[in-house]
Amino acid sequence: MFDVLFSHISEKVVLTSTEELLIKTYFSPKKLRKKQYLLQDGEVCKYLAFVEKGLLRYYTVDDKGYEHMIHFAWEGWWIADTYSFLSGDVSTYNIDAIEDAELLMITLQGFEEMMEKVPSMERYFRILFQNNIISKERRLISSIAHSAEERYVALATSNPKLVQRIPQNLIASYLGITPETLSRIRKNITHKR
Amino acid sequence: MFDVLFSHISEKVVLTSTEELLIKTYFSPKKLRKKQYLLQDGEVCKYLAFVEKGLLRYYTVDDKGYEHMIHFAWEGWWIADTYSFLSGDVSTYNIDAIEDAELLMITLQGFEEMMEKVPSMERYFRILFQNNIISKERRLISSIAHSAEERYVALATSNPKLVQRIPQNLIASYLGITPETLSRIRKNITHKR
DNA sequence: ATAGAGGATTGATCTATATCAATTCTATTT
DNA sequence: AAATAGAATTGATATAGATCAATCCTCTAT
Repeated sequence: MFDVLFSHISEKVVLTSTEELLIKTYFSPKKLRKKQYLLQDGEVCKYLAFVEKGLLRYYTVDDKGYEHMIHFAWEGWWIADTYSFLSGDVSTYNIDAIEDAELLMITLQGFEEMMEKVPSMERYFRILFQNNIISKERRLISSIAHSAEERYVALATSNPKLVQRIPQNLIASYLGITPETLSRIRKNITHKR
Repeated sequence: MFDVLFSHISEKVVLTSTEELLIKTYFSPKKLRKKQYLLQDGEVCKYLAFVEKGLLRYYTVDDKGYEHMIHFAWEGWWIADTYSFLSGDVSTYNIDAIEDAELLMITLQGFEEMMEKVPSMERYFRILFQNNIISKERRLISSIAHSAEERYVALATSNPKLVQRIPQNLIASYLGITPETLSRIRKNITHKR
C-alpha cells in the first residue's frame, strides 16, 4: 500500500520507523477507475494525492471546450492543483485517470501537520518543489525557444516512457500542438533515419 | 541594506530578532552595474541572490545566438539558476543587470545551514517554491493554450509594472515572440479601443 | 467474430507568426 | 549639439502549424 511512497521518500530524506508509522496515519487510500475524476473544474482541490499505481492527467478546458494537458502522473508522482489545494480557492483544472489508479491522499490540514511533526517531510517537499520548478522551467524554455519537432524529440528522448504509455493525442496537447501536427512530425522523424 | 529582504520574509513567516541577526551573517552584499553579469553560461551558479534594488534578467542563448528571457527580477525577488545552484553543475543560463542593482548573496552551504538553524526559513522557501510553481504553471498553460495577443494582454493586465519597466524587445522574448510581432499586437490593441 | 467508437493518418487549404529589409524614433556618448 | 547605436515601427513575403474533412486503424464491448 505504502511501498512506492516510502521508497520515493527514502530517495530524498531518511525517516525513522516511528516517523513512517506517523506519516501513514495522515493518508487515506483511494482507488480510481479509468476516466473517473479526482478533481473537477469548479471544485476546491481538497487532496494532494500520491500515485501508488496507475496513470492520471492534469489539464484545463478552455472556452472553446478544448483540453490542454498540463502534466501526467504515474507511480511515484504527486498530483493536485497546488494552488487550489493550498489556497482553498476553487480550481479551474481537472484531474482524472487515464488508467485505473491507486492513490494515497492527504488533506491540507494533514499535510501541514505532518510537516510540523516530521521536519524531514518539510525538507522532502522543499526538495520536491525545487525539482518541480526546475522541470517546469525547462519545459517553459522549450515552449518559448523551440519548434514543435524539437520539443517532441526532446520529450521522447528525455522521457521515452511517457511517449510509450500516453496516447498520442494527449501528448500533442501536452506539447501545445494538434494531433495532426504530431502525427506529421513523427512521420517526418522516422523518414529521416 | 536588509530592509527589502526582511520585509519580504515577514510577509510569509515570523522571525525573532536573534534569528534576523543570524540570517544577516549568511549574506554578502554585492552591487551590479547595468549590463554586468551575475552568472554566465558555462559557470556554476555559486549564489542565490536577493534583489534589494534594481532589475535583472535571467535568460538562455540558443545555438543561433538568440536570447530567450526566462524571467526578470527586481526589488523583492530571488534570482539564481536554481538547478546549477543546488546541483553544482555548470549552468547554461545567464543573469545580468538591466538596471544598476544591489544584491544580497548567499552560497549553497550558507543556504542549507541557514535552513537548519532557522526552521522558519525552511518554511519560507517552501512557500516561495510553491508560489513559484504556481506561477510557472500558469505561464506554461498560457504558452500552450493561448495566442500571442492573449498572452500579451494577460501579462500587461496581471503585471503592468513589468510591461512598463522592461524594454519591449525583452518582453517579446519573454512571451516567445519576435519584437515585430509584439509591436503589431500593441498597435492592434490600441486600435481596438 | 462483429460492430462501434475513439485514435491516428493523410490531404488540401488557411492563418498566425516569423523573417528580412527599410525607416523612424530615442537615448547615450563624445 | 552632433554622432552613433540601439529600439521600435512598418511593409512585403515566407513558413510552421492549425483547421477541416475523409479514411484508415485498433481496441473494446457485445
